[in-house]
Amino acid sequence: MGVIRKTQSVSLVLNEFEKNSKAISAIELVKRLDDKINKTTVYRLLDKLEDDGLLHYFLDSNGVKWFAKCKICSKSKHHDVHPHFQCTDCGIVDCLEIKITIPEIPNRKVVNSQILVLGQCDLCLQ
Amino acid sequence: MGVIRKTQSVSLVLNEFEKNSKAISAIELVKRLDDKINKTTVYRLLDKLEDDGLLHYFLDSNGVKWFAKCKICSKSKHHDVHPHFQCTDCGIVDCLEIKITIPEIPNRKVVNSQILVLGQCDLCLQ
DNA sequence: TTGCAATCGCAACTAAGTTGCGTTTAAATT
DNA sequence: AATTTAAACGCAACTTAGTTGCGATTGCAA
Repeated sequence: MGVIRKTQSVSLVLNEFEKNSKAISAIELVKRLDDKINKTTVYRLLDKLEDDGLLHYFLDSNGVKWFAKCKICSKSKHHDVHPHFQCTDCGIVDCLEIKITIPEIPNRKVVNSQILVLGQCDLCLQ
Repeated sequence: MGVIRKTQSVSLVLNEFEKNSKAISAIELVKRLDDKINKTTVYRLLDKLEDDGLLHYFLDSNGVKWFAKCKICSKSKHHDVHPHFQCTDCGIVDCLEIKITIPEIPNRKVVNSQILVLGQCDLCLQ
């Protein structure tokens, strides 16, 4: 798969992610674009953009799917397997530019890890 | 809330977790007990047992809810905030008895973290 | 400008989990 | 042991995120 045509829907979706660097949940995006794009299309586009390496996704503590812009992903593979942060007060979600190393585990081969850090963001701390 | 009565349903659910030390997804548990307990009851019991500190739960990479026995949880608080492991080959999920430290993050207060490690389990490595 | 595969919208569907409510039951009380 | 009653239960209907099938539309290359 992958995005082939530069349709209006693609622009609308990508535009939402250009506004700022925060992540957006699929649910929220569907709502925001409700009067412009059908929800089926939104979900399909998110899948494609993720496939193309323009977006990456992850789940928050409620199992809700969030998407964010990729910074160093290629078309073939997501390179930026980084932790994500969710503010327990205001709910914003974004990417953490830190590396957390998973130690070796006896008798298992660690391939990947998904880390969600919960706490308070800079705005909510003030 | 909390488990008050020792009903047959409670025994049946807890019995599933006694069989071995692996985690069980809510979906799987509902299926296993389908002919004995109504799914509504299973979900309600899982909530209560979690509330009581007998079980804890977490989400896997698909957002599916898994439950496992607590080892050092009290009624008031889950103490064992540990990482969990899911085998990408056979799908088993269990608790990791290791501690992964989250570094300080500038301008944020880290309260909690949820870590899912993906890879191959001992059986699938052979 | 024409052809057509990619894209889209719509309606219907799937599946995990929840809610409301009337019935059953554990277990304390008499 | 019988009575009582709130906790626990089963059932049906509902909610909601996400998916599927399919016919209509559209980007874009020839």
